[in-house]
Order: sequence, then C-alpha cells, then structure tokens
Amino acid sequence: MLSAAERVFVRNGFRDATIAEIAREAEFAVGTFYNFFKSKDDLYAQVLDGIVREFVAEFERDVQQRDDPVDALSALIDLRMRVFDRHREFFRLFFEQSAAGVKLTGRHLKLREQYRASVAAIFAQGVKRGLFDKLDPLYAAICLDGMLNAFVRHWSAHEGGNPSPERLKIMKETVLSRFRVRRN
Amino acid sequence: MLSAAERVFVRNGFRDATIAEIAREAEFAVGTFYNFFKSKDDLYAQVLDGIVREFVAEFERDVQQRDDPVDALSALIDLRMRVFDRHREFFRLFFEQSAAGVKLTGRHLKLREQYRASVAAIFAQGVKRGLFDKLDPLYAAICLDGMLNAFVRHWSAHEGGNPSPERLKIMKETVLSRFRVRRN
Amino acid sequence: MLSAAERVFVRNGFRDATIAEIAREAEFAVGTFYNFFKSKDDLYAQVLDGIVREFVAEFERDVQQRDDPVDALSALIDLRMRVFDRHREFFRLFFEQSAAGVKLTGRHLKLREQYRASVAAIFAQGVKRGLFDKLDPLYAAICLDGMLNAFVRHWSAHEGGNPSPERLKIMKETVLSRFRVRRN
Amino acid sequence: MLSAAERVFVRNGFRDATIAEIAREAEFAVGTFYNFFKSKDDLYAQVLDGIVREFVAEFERDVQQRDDPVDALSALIDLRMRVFDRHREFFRLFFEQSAAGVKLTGRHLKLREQYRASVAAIFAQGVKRGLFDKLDPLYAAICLDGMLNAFVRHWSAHEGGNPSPERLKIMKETVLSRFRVRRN
DNA sequence: CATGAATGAGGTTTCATTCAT
DNA sequence: TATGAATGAAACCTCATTCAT
Repeated sequence: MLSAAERVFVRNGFRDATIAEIAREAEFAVGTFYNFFKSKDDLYAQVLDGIVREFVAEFERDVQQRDDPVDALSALIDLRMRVFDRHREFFRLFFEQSAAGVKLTGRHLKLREQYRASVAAIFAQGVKRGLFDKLDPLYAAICLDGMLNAFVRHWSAHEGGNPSPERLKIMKETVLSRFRVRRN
Repeated sequence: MLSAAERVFVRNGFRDATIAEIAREAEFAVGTFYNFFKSKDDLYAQVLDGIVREFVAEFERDVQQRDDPVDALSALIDLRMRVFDRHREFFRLFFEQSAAGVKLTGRHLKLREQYRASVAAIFAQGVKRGLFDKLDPLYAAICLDGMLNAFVRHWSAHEGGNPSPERLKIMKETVLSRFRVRRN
Repeated sequence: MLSAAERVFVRNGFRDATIAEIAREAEFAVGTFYNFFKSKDDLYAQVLDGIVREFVAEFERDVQQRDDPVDALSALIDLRMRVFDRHREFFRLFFEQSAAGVKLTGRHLKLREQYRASVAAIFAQGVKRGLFDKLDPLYAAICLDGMLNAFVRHWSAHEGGNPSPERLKIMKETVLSRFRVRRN
Repeated sequence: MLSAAERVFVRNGFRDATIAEIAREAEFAVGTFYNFFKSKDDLYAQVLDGIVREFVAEFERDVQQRDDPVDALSALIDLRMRVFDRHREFFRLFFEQSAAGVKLTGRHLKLREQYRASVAAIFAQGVKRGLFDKLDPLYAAICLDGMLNAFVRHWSAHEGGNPSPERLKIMKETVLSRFRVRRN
C-alpha cells in the first residue's frame, strides 16, 4: 500500500506521481486512499517516515552498538547498501536532502542531523584511537556519505541497481581505506 | 532570459515552475516564449545545455590542460565550487543525475560519462606516477564526485551556500588528501 | 436521530452537511442510516416533515380553535416564536420557501398554502367583525408572515436568537396593531 | 458574464452551481473564469457586490433624497420591486441575510445595517411629523422589510415573479397604510 | 516578432452510497 | 440489524499551449 506509492513516487517524482496511478498500482480505488491519508503530501510524508524509521532502527542496532570504529563503519556501509537495495531511489531524499522534487520537513531534517552527528562520533573515536587519519569528524562524515551516495547513483544508472558482490567488496575496501591510517 | 528560467526552476522545481512565473521574472509575455522555445521541456533542456557547455569549456581549459594530476584535481575542485556558486542547485542535475524532478536526457548523460572518464584518466595518471594511492580510477572518480556533491549540499543547507574561504580550504585539503600517497 | 440531522443541516446547509458528520453526531454508523432512510434527500424530507407536522398540529390546536380573530392572531404569533425557538433556522424553509439550499417539495408546498389560507380566513373573519382594517385577507396574511419572519431573522442575527420577553411583547404589540382598527 | 453566474447561482444555489454550468451559460471555457475570478467564492462575492452597489446607489438617489417620509417610503417600495425584477432571488441574500446557502460577509453585513438604519430614520421623521403611527423606528423598518420580502417571495412562487401593475398597486397601498395615521 | 486572453485536459479531493461481514 | 471500508463520479482549480490581433 505504502510500497505502491513508494514505487510510483520513485518512478515519476512527487509532482508527476498521480493519485490515480498510485491507486492503480495498489489495486485500490482512488477514494480509498483518502480513508488512509489526508492528502498527497501526507501520503508522501508517511512513505518517507516508514523508510526513515526503518533505517534509524537498523542504524542503532547494527552500527551504533559496535565498539570498534572500523567495524562500525563497515557495518554502516553494509546497511546503506541494504537500505538502498530495499528502497532504491527513495531514501536518497534522506541522504541527499532533496529528491523527487520534494524537500525534507523539519522532523526528518533533524533526524538526518542526528544521523550525521552519530557518524561523526564514530570518526572521532577512530581518530582518537589512531585508527583513522586525522580529520575533522564532521567533514569525514560528509565525505563518507557523499561517496556512498555516489556509488548508489552510479550503480543505479549502470547496473540496474544491482552491483555484483565482487564490485560491492571493492567499493567497500575503496571507501574504508580512504580513512584508515596506512602502515608502510 | 534563460537565467530567469533557471532561477524559477531552482526555486520551484520543474513541475512547480510555471511558464507564467518565468515570463514575469524575465519581463516577457507568455506567448513570446513560444517563439523561442518549443515547449517547457525544451526550455529546460536549453537552460541545462548552457550550464553544461559552460562547465565543459572550463573543465577543458582549466583542468584537462594541466600535466600534474594533483594540480588538475585541485583545479577541478576549484571549478566545481565556482560552478556551484554560479548555478547553485541547477547543476546538481548534471552531477547527481536527477534534481528538480527531471531526468537527464541522452545527450547530457553522454557528456557526463565523458566528464567522469576524463576525471578517471587524471587518477590513472596520478596512480601511475605514484602520486595517488592505488585505486581503480573510475571508483576514485566516483568517490571524488560524491564528496564534492556532499559538501555542496552541506553548505547549501547550512551556510546559505556560501562557505568561508577558510572552510573551503579545509575541505579541499580533506578531499585531496583522501587520494594522495602519504609520506611518513 | 432526526434531531441530530436537523442540527447538522442547520449548521452546514444541505449540501455541506455530510452523512458522515450526521452519523457521528447521532452516534450511529454510516451504513445504519441507509436502513432507515433511502437517501440524503429522504432524510432531509423526513426531518422537515416532523417539524411541519408539529407546527400544523399546534396551529390547529392553539390557533384555529379560537373564535376571536384577535386572540387567534395573538396565539399565532406566540406559536411562531415558540417553533422558532425550538427549530431556529430550519423552519425558515417552511415559511420562506427556501433555506439551507433546498426547495420545498410538492407536499409541503401544499401544506404551506393551506396554512396561509387558514391565516387569511382569520383575517377575513376579523375584517367582517370590524376588528381589523379592511384589507385583502391573503395580502394581510402575507404581511403578517413577512413581519414575523423579519423579526425572527433580526433576532437570529442580533440577539443570538433569544430576544428578551420585553422585546417580544413590544414586537407582538407592534405587529398586532398593524391590523387592528384604531379607535380615536 | 457576471449575469450568467447570477442566473446559475439563483437556479441552483451556491453549492449546486457548478463552474462548468456557469461557463456553459456564459459561453466561455472553464479556465477563462479563472482569469477573472480567483475562485468560486470570489465569483459569488463579485456578483453580490455588483447588485448591492446598484441597490445602494439607487437607494441614495431615489429614496434618501426625498424630504417627505411618505414619498420616501413609496419610492423605497418601488425600488425594491424594481431591483427584485432585475435580480429576482439573488438580492434576497441582502435582505434576508442568507439565501442560496451562503452567508453575508462583513462588508455587506455592514451595508445592510446602514440601509436598515436609513429606513428607520425615515420612519422616525414620519412619526415626528405626525404622518406615521407611533412606532419604534427600527421595528417599523423590520416590519416593512419583512412585508416586502414576503410579497417578493409570494409572487416569485405564484406569478412567475411578474405581478400585474394592478396587484403591485394594491400591495403598495396595503403596505403603506400599515404605517400611516388614519383619519376618520 | 510580441502579446495575453482563451482554452480544456488533467490533477487532487470529497462524499453519497453499497455490501460483505 | 449494525457496521464502516471501499467505491468512483463529479467538483474545483491549474497551467501548458495556441492564435487573433
């Protein structure tokens, strides 16, 4: 139901997604949606909300738990790719601030700030323990996010969104080694 | 004329930008536009085209010319920030593939591939000369683009799109040092 | 049940009154109404019917009974104000022919004619007995109705529909003396 | 244009008048209306405004000018019937406060108060000069309005809105003599 | 070339009514 | 009988596009 809407929003963007098409995709009548959602805006907000909640929950469970910053980063990359696999384009709104022609609203913007702060904290830990290069933690977090977004976009355009495990591994190694101190 | 359209497209997104508003902003009559542009889509394509051409020209002149890969990368970062300063959100379409609710069309998609290949070539050179870490050049290019996009977005949201020269310098150093081999 | 509908019809007018709101007000389920009423129109007709019946019954009992035309008129004024107090806006439909965006239907239109004819008959009696000015009885009845409606509307707008007994008395004297022959 | 809207509003009431029907009646396209009126509400307000302005102008010219209260009242009755002839049901909104399922808004409500005060002033004059029965001027004005409304409604329902000159004359005499002092 | 009133298809939203439980 | 989720026709309104001036 929400997922039908997500599909159409992703396909067409917010403005070009019509209620009629969403209804058809969900095999409901047009009016039925208005028993569940106040408006098109409300529908969009709820779709986004579900995905963000899901991501935040998994982030807290899989990433924040870990003591070792390198493990945490590794888990974060895995999570990002997993979420991407489930929600493709849609969660770009969360990571890139705008997508599908819609802007994030207050609540989600705040969640995103929290997420970024948490990632920065992981970097701060890593630097302190001598595991990562000396970098401003916030800037490091920005770099990490940017790289992951770029790979998501790249594969979205080039491999139909399904990179081989092989490529995923190389990507992961490439990204992680941008931050880890090198021993030579 | 095109710049009025750009302003409105950026303000409202593609679908929410009305011809009437663009006409008002450009101080032309609605009908006049249809002497210059076949349609709203055509107008959008031409706006994008101008910006892309401008970027490609400056890329060739300021970046591709340079022999030293480190210099080239440095110049590229400068260029990206310059373009961002001139066209803000709009060129995100080029670098992030979708923005304002519109997708890139064939011709521009190809130009983007060429651009990325050129950046990859710079990395290839740099690796060969032992200036950069050993990395797949394409993946390195993807990482670079992603980081730059992330900073653009970050400042777009946090400093009104105008980072201080100080911050720009730190960013540049942060990004560049992600790729350069470290001597210790 | 009918009274819940009346409240909502008065609050919102016919078209803006929704079955859902009526159902909520009556603490019934939407579907339940369709076991009692064929349609929204039917519901409206039944609400109106109840009020008209009530008025006609009281008219016959309190007004038509009286032999003295002046007493009858006095009782009619009292009755009109009483009904107004009970049903406020709603009975305007009966006296003013249209209200709440609905027109009277045949049966009620006929009842209204009968009512007016009865009032005219009272005037005819009064004229014959030399109690009232010489006037066409129908025109006198029209004048009376019009004045009473006007006061109802006036108080509806100015005193929240609750004129003081003092004001009611003055009104009654004002209206009655429009018709009684004056001795001087 | 406005008159086409007036016709449809009168025929169907506000809610049941559709933009499509108004457009058809005016032989314009639906969208054309939205070049002249912000919304359906706005259209309604403008229709009402035109009629009210017209009435107020004629009231000031034909009624307020007169020195003799009896002449003034006589002119007022003529005016009311004239306006009624031009605008039928629609001006009922002004005199009866609600019709066609719409309420008067602030500005018009105020104008109506002014109108009623002016009529009351005429009565006050008439009473002072011994031409009218001793009555509270406001209550007299209310009575007058109510009677005129009642006749308008009566003829609207019974003679297709076109009473004969004969009947108009009787009505006028009937109404006027409700207020004039009788010599006997 | 320049204009801007006119167009009408198409979008979002409401709500009376039905029907399976 | 009672329920209320599902329906879809129909309403209001927008806006890209045309064309007569």
